[in-house]
Amino acid sequence: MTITQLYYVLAVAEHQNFTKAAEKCFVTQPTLSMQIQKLEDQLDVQIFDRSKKPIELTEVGKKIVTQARNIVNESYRIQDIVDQQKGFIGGEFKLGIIPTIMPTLLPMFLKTFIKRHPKVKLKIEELTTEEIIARIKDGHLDAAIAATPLEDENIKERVLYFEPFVNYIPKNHKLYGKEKIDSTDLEIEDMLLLEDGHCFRDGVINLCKVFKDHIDDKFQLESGSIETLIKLSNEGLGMTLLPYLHTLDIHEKEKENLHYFNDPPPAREVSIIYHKSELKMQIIEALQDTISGIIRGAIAFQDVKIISPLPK
Amino acid sequence: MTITQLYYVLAVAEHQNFTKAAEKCFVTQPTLSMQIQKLEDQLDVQIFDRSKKPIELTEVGKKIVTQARNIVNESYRIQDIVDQQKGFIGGEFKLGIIPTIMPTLLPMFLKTFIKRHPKVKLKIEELTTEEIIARIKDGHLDAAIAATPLEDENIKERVLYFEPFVNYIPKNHKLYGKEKIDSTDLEIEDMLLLEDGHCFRDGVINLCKVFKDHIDDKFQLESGSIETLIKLSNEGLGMTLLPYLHTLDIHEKEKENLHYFNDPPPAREVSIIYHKSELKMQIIEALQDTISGIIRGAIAFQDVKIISPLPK
DNA sequence: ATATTTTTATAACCTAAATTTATAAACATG
DNA sequence: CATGTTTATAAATTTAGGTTATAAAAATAT
Repeated sequence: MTITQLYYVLAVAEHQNFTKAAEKCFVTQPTLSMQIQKLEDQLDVQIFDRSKKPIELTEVGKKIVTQARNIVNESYRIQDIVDQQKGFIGGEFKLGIIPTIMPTLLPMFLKTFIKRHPKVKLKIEELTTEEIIARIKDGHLDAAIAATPLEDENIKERVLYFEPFVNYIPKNHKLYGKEKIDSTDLEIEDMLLLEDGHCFRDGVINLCKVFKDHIDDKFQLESGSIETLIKLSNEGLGMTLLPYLHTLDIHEKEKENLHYFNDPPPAREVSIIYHKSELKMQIIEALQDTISGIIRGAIAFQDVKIISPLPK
Repeated sequence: MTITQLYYVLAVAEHQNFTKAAEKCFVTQPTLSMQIQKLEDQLDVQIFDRSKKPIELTEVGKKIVTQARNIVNESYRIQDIVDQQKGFIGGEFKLGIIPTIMPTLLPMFLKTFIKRHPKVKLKIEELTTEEIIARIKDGHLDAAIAATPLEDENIKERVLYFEPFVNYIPKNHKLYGKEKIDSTDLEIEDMLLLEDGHCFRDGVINLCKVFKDHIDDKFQLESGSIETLIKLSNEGLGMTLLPYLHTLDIHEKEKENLHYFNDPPPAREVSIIYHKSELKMQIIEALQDTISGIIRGAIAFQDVKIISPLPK
């Protein structure tokens, strides 16, 4: 069994056609036929059902393809390791970003980064913290941007910036009259929260110092996006908290509803996180440099009180 | 880059010696020299520092080895998928067993297992829990039988049985007169223990609720086998604890020294443990079935109090 | 149906790569 | 400095991967 054979299997599985797959692999069709037959002989199992047109995978074939993809992808990482050693900044890079950071941060740094490092092919995916941690561990993500600290010994963190929370309080709310808010003013009962699974939700709950168990039944009003939260709040359904960067591009009229915290404001720590193996570290550092440089101009709070993003 | 080349790299990295590594791979030494050189040329990087004696990995080399191990292990899974599909239970299987389980459990299930699954080539090794965990993680063991729970997120456990502790109290001992022993009766000071590194030792220490640090100086009398422990105890050097299965085949005369615990008796949890990747799962399940079936007739305690095998 | 095109398998051949044997060079050790 | 050990190199051999040519099978068009 060779990596090449597995690669051929992937190509045929994808194109469902030996001839087209051969072209994609830059070899002739008999090469694929023979190599795949050889692999099937060695394993003594049919990977493809050639009676079906177009060709289909057998049941075992599907499992083999999944594993073959794994192996082929992992083999690419050997070259990545060498690139890193040589300080070569390029190649594919898979970055995860949590939903409450994505829409505000990405537009700020993406253009600058791809201009500065044109050889890097960024693939960005929006994922929850939980998904991000799993994918960093299994190697499907090279790095991610998330709220920290995560206290996971397999994952390293480099702080990019601290982002204070800002109160968004609609006019009918009892706290609206108060200019500056103290964290002790907050009551979890009339706070709009993101749906379960978002670490920003957990951060807010931690800020209110309520155990997660206690609030579950009291709250059904939950949303997946901060934009929706603002709209629900405008409808008088309660106050909410916004990450600072989100307050920069809300409508003029809605800005009247922003109430800042007393110093030091509660804040979330936003970091670039990656596997402790430090694969593709040169690209991670390039991202860190670009983002930190840009954020330095946008956020200028001195002292903040960091809130944990972890549940409970 | 081929899987074979990566496998050669792993062998040299492990043995720190081309000649020995070549033997383990069943090829000649020049094969390794040339293939590894070729890989180094293609990647344009040194994997090994040949100036050091014995040979060492370079910094990149270490990272490459980690990834190579990944790839080679994942490649084994292809054959595993085929075996599972065919319901084939066979091939080499490396099983580790801790010393305090080996002599009693192995004779009970080995004959039945090899009769039931003649195509499996079992390679059994006696190892401490610590060694077992390391070897399951680096792929040198397929599974092991040990006291659990281990609380290691890379290792999965399936409980085989609960084995109560039984007091072995020589005639001169102050507790000899007591028919049934309570765990609060135990005093670590006159208890004979296995030498350091055995999880059964740690289990007993946990049962006596003493911190490990406190007893180190008080005790030099330590043995590596339970047989020796019994003999030392007969000499009047103190009482000891035996795992239940060990009490089944001691001499008639010595059985008088056995004193059972009050219900529920303290017990160790014995499990078959394996890597979370679940390679060769069909053989693991075959082992589990055989052992559980046999033990069901030998141990019939209802309620037990499980003692942790972990130190401290 | 039959011819034509498309697709996969097989055969013969070629080339490149993996491996072996033999040997040289480098290194450590007594 | 001689000796044993270890790694590298060279030449020869075997094996594996690849190509071209072609046959067989299947799908499509006539």
